[in-house]
Amino acid sequence: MSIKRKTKSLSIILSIFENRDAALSVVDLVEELKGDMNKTTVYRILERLENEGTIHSFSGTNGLKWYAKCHQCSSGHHNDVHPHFECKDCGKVECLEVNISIPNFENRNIYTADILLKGQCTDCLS
Amino acid sequence: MSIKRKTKSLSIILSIFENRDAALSVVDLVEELKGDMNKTTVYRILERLENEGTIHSFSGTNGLKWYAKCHQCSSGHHNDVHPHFECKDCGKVECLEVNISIPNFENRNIYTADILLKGQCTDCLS
DNA sequence: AATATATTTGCAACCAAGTTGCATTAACGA
DNA sequence: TCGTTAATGCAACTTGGTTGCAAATATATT
Repeated sequence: MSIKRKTKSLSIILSIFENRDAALSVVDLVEELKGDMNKTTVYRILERLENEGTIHSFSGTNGLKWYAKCHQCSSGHHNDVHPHFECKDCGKVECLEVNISIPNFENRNIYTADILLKGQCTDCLS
Repeated sequence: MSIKRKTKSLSIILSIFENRDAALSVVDLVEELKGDMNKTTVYRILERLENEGTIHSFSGTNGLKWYAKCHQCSSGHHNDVHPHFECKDCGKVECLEVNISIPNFENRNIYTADILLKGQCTDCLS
């Protein structure tokens, strides 16, 4: 385990997640933080926060990496069975606090389930 | 719609999917077909077959693109609600012919659901 | 407060998946 | 067989993400 230091870059990223509820793509985050820190630093801090259980990552459309605040995740074990939702109109991505039930398979063990739902969000429904 | 010609490259790729039931990553396919055709051609033929409803694509770990034979898909409308399974041990990826039920959300419309399950396959369970 | 030491950061170079433009080749109908 | 047009190869490019290493910075110790 790496020792953690409360650096400036870390607090910037932390505060971004604290003030926002929707998920953030790494690409957007790197863009937003251009000027504040290097993209390598962004990637490394996100990785660290994920290991600590503060945020969790998942794949959006085209395999882009997204991160979102953890609500029920603890360090080491992420409670990953909630789906992620991506709005096809505005591009917003968010966690849905719903449990999707995955059936049991006789001849397989399922360890994780990544579920990406796409459609229209509340704002774009009108 | 593009006119379709039965070319050599096309039949090679078609026969690969006919003879195999598991899904194929584009990367593996490009590697396997090195010598037969260019990677650009592979990408283009896969795209075409997907548009025709012969195969369907989805994202695996790290956002890698995979393709699998369609069983219940028709041109234009893919019946996409079956999950894909990736074995964490041998790397095999396959379609599971099971329907995962997605709940309805009051304030959202869900159009598609991409579900990637990871675990151990039959062969790797022992 | 100054110093030592270990972690973070920036930078530049790199890697891999996937895309594009364009000239060449090959299907196929006439 | 020839002409048209789609399919292909190639090389260059784009983009998301990673790596190695030197420079900077946080923290403990004195």
